Amino acid sequence: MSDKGFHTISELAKEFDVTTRTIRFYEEKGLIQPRRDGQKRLYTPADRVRIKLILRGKRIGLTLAECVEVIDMYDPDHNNLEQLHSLIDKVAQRRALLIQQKKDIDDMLAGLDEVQTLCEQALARSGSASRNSVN
Amino acid sequence: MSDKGFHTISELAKEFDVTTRTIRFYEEKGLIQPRRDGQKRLYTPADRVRIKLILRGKRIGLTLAECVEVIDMYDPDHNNLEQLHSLIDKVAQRRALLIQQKKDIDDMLAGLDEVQTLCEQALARSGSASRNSVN
DNA sequence: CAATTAATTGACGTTAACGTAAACGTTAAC
DNA sequence: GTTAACGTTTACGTTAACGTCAATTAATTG
Repeated sequence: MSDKGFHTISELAKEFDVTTRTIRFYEEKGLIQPRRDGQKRLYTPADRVRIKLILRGKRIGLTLAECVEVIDMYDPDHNNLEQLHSLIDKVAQRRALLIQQKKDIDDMLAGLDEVQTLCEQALARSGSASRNSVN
Repeated sequence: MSDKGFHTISELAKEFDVTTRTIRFYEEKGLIQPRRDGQKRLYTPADRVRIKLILRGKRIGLTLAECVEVIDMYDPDHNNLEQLHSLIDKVAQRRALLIQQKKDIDDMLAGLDEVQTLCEQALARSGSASRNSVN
């Protein structure tokens, strides 16, 4: 289908379970810049990876702008010293945010453990109660 | 200030670093139901905890509706069997989501490590380069 | 007691992230 | 050759989560 390792928009939409509109929207916002075959968009593996990174960011609650920030950290367009230092700062900040998020998640997971325990206890009681009522 | 262990809206707003508008908004949406002293809202410690849980949820990208879902798991209003089973299901689903999020975060953290390493290498190079140019 | 200061209600505004619909072009198959 | 299937552009619609502003009331303080 897509000959030289390119992907079509609907392939990617299917793979990542988003609509084509969404992918075009990311392009509108400058998050990806696919090649063109006449009218049609052609997505390189690199484009695919960017979409993957965007969706991963979204899953942990980043805005598209924040996704861009994170993705931009990867590319080697940061030659001068100032940019390097500011990038290091950004990395540190982002790391702190992510660690806070992990803590929040762990807290929630602990909460879920409690809830589950309570549920199971309640079930056990109602189970023995019904067994009793059967006797 | 707040006599019998109640909090005022501005106390909580300050504590959690949100606006009073935000707290009232959560009330509008039914997320909290503070007492009243005439006009004024009075927040119990339980209200405070709910706000805390809401904000924790938001930090990991939950919508307000999802926050409610999670918070509702805590309260013991689920007496009958069907509800218990559906609650257990929900706990399992939520757990899976949270685990996926942790994975996403770990992936991102690994990415940040790479970026940081690259930055530091680039800095080291430019550092020795400038030292050379000084000599 | 007059003047801030804090709180409330109501209404409208705003931004992000898409959804939806219309109207059109392209190509592949029958 | 026309009917699908897929893709494109343009444009308006929508929802969530607040912000902002105006008018009003209540409480406090010099």
